[in-house]
Amino acid sequence: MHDLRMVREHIDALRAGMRRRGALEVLAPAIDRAVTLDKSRRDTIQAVEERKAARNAVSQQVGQRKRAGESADDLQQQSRALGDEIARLDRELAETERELSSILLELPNVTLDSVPGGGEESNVVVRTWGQPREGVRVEPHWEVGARLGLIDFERGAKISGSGFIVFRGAGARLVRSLMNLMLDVHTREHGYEEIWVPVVVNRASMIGTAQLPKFEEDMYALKDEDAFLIPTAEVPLTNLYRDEILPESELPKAMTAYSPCFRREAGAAGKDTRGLLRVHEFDKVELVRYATPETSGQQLELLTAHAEKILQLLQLPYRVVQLASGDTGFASAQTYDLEVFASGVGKWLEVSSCSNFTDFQARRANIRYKPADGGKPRFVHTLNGSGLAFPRIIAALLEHHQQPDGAIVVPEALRGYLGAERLT
RNA sequence: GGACAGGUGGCCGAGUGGUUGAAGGCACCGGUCUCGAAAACCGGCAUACCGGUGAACCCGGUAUCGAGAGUUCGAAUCUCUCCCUGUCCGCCA
Repeated sequence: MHDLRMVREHIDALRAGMRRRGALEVLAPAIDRAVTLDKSRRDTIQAVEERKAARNAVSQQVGQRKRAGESADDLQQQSRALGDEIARLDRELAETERELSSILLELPNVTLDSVPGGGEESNVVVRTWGQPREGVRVEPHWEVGARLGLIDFERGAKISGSGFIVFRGAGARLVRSLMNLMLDVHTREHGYEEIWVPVVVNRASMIGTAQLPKFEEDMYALKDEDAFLIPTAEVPLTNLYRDEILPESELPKAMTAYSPCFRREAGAAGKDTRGLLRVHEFDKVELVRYATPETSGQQLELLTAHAEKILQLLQLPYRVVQLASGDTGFASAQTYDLEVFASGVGKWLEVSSCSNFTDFQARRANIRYKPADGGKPRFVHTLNGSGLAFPRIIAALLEHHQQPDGAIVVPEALRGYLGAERLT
C-alpha cells in the first residue's frame, strides 16, 4: 500500500511507477479518483473536526452549568444539532475512506530505479551456476517418480483432486529430507530463527502481505470462518509482528519456516501442469527478513544468496533472473527469481522468488521499528524468498541426477537425511 | 460447546458519566549530586490523522482505554453484538 502522501505530493512518481509496470493505462482512472478522494477526505475531516471541537466546548459548559445547578437546555439543543451534523459528516467520511482505501489496496508497489523497465522479455539473467545437461535424453520426473514408486499421482487425484500429490516410500522420505536440510542450513549457517506457523490465517494477515484483496480467487477460503489456507509461509511469518513496533536493535530480523502451501491456481489450467510443475498443495521452506530502509537492498542480495546455497548443495544448475518491472509481483519493488534447469522437461523452473517489498507490506501490516537514535517509529522493509519450493526441486533432482541406467544419484548433502546414495 | 471472570499507555495497576491522554508504580531518557557508580531528588517519556508555508522544530485541533454499534448535551465509565484471554465443566488428536 502506498502512503497517502505519495498520492498527494508525488503523484507523478506514482504514475511513472505504474507506467514502468505497464499498468498505467488500467490504473490511471483509479489514481485520478484517489486524488479526488484524498482532497474530499481532508475537507470532510476539517469540517467534522471543527464541529467536534465546538461540541466538546459546549458539552463542557453544560457540565459547568449543571454543577452550578443551572439549566442548560439551550446549550444542549445546540450540542444536539452539532451532533446531527457530525453524524452526517462522519458517515460521509467513512464512505470516502472506504473507497480510498479500497483503491490504495489495489495499487501495486513501485519498483526500484535499478529494476529494468518492460515486461517479461526484459528480464535479465544476472548469473548462472552449474552446467545444464542438454542434448541427452532424460526421462521426465513424472515417469521416473512413477517408475521408482516415489510419487503416486493417480491416488493423489483420487483422494483430493488433480494437482494433489502423494509421495511414498523414498519419495516421502525425500520430502522430509529436503525440509530438514533446508531448515538446518538456514538456521545453523545463515542465522535464521526457526518458526513453526499455522497454515490457517485470518483476513487481516492476508491483506497485510497483499494476497488480498486483489487475489482472493487464488486462495483457499474456509467455509465457516473468514480465514484462509496460506499460499506461502510468507503470510504468517511476515505478519508475525503485525501492529508492533520493534527496537532497531532487533533488525535485521531473520525467520524461516517450513509449511505446506495452498494455491487454487485459478486461471492457470493447462499451463505447465504436467507432473509436479504446478500443483494445488506443495511444501516449501520460506525465508523472511525485516530490515531498515537503508539496508534492505543489501539484505535482498543476502537472502538470495541463502536460497542459492540450497541449490548449490543439491548440485542443481540454476540461474538468477532479475525481473523487469512489468514481471515483478504486485507487492514487490525488486525481485530475483531462481530458476533451476530440469533436463527432462527441458525448461528452467522457478523454484524461488526473492523480493524486497520495501515498506509496501509493512505499511499494510503496520510493522514498524523504533530507530536507535530515538526518532519516530518508521516502517520496516520486508523481504522474503523461497528457500526453496519442493516440487520443482524434486523434479529437477529426478531429472538432473538421473543416470543412464535410470537410477538417481542423491547429492552428497542429502544423503545423510535420506539414508541413501542412489534411488533405484 | 457450556458456566463464570476479565480485556486501560512498553509493563504492572487505579479509575466517580463531565478540564482523564488517562492517578500511582516500574522500565527508559536527560539533569543535579559523586572521583566514578548506586541511592536520592528534579524533569521528560504514546500513536495516528487534520490544520498552521513545502521540510525540521514547534503550535492548535480531532481521535484512540479489545473491535463495532447504541443511549446521552457529554462515554474508559451505561446498553447490545462480536473478538480475544483466564478458570472450571464437557468433548477431543
